[in-house]
Amino acid sequence: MRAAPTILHLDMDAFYASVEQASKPSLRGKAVIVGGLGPRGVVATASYEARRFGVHSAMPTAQARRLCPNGAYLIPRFTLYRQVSDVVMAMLRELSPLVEPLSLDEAFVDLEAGGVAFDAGSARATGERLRADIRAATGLSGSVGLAGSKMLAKVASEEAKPAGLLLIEPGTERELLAPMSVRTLPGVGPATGEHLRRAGITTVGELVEAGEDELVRMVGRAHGTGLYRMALGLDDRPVVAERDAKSVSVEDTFDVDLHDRVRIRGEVQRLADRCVQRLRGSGHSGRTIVLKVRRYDFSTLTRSETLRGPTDDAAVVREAAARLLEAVDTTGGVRLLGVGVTGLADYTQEDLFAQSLAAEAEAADEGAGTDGTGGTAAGAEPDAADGGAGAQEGSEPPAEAQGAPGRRWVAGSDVRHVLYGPGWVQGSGVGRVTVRFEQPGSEPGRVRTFRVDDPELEPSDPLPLVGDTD
DNA sequence: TCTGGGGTCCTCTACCGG
DNA sequence: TCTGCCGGTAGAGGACCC
Repeated sequence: MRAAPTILHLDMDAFYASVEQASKPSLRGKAVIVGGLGPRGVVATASYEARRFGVHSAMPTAQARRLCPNGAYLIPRFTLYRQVSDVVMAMLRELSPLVEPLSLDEAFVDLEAGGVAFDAGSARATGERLRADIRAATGLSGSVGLAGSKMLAKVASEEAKPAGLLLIEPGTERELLAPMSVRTLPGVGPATGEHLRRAGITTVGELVEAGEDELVRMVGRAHGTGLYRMALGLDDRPVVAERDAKSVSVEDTFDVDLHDRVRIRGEVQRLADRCVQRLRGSGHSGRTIVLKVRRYDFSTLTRSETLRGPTDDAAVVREAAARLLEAVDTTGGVRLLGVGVTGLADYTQEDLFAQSLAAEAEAADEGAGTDGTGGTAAGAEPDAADGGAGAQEGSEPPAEAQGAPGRRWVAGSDVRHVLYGPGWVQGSGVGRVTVRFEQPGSEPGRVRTFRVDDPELEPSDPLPLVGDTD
């Protein structure tokens, strides 16, 4: 019944910050904080140097600046991170067809399914080789956990951090887990942790002592039984390669609370459009429209409406979102708005079109056409000047916006100068832009300042972190 | 000077129909 | 005919994860 330790969990160390350090040699060994830089931004990743100052992810960026005023603060560049992630994930897929990515920087691999490891010895060797290969291909370090289950493999990689490998031998799980904090277990966050603490339970060992019935009584059936099994080191969840998306959503936190109802309506329309764009991009349509409103006091409410059938029509989603908004009191102001679609179906536009044709043919008098796109509501949004809290995928400033007339040079972005070559924007203001000229693999470069409209300075794509390996 | 964005899963409640 | 029970579905909210 003791499973061989052939589930591998890879966790890249301080991924976003490490990528930035790799692509900007002058930041190596320095405190680097990647996240939203607006007044309401939060830290996505802090380098280990920054963590020494107490900075950690999910912390408000403003607080991080107080703790670490001399750190380098950068907005995330998801396109670059995804490129690096693709390289890493491809290496994992060489080990096994069963790879379950959890995010850009984390994944489970079933080594046994890949036939590369059936015992502790070969699993460890595979893990060590993987770490070395990742470093060679990307210049980055990752931590590897090996165990007989997903939960334990994840615990192992966490223990191995940074830049290590830990294998949990079968039979040692309970002993290893017992002294650990309950927060180590997946599914135990701040709320459950506090709940358990009030009951005098702070370690995994105490969780086992409490017993299943007691845990079920405290945190509910599903959670309680799951928690008890995890505490015993039991976890038979398989590594799942492909997961179907269940919802698509977009949301924006505003630098300043919105009060004007007309403006709020406009933002909801804009979000609905963005949501539909994403929905279509993923080849889905959806049936339930969800509006999310976070008020000035951080209280959050959602309102949803289920349609008769799935849609990917922007006008339909806009109308549903607008109807939902009408039922929400926004006096006092809103800090966040979101629009989402759930109840996804794999319908493409063509399918829907075919469906509606069929429906029309069947019931000629029913009509019910939703094809009127009705023009764009609230006028065209300028959109670009969103220097705000958005630290998320898709909120990257488009490269061409930086090179446009009256150009904005976003700190951290890549540029190229006709004379000095590749570099990155260290800062800009009062008509000047400061560029550090260096690239992955180079020595730390020197800084030069230009006029923002210097014709010899151009935005550019990120360079590979490691020179051509061919 | 509070607290992002994109998700998943679970629970509770209300309602409907058999 | 009334009532209770049960299952299914929606809607809302909370907790958690990266």
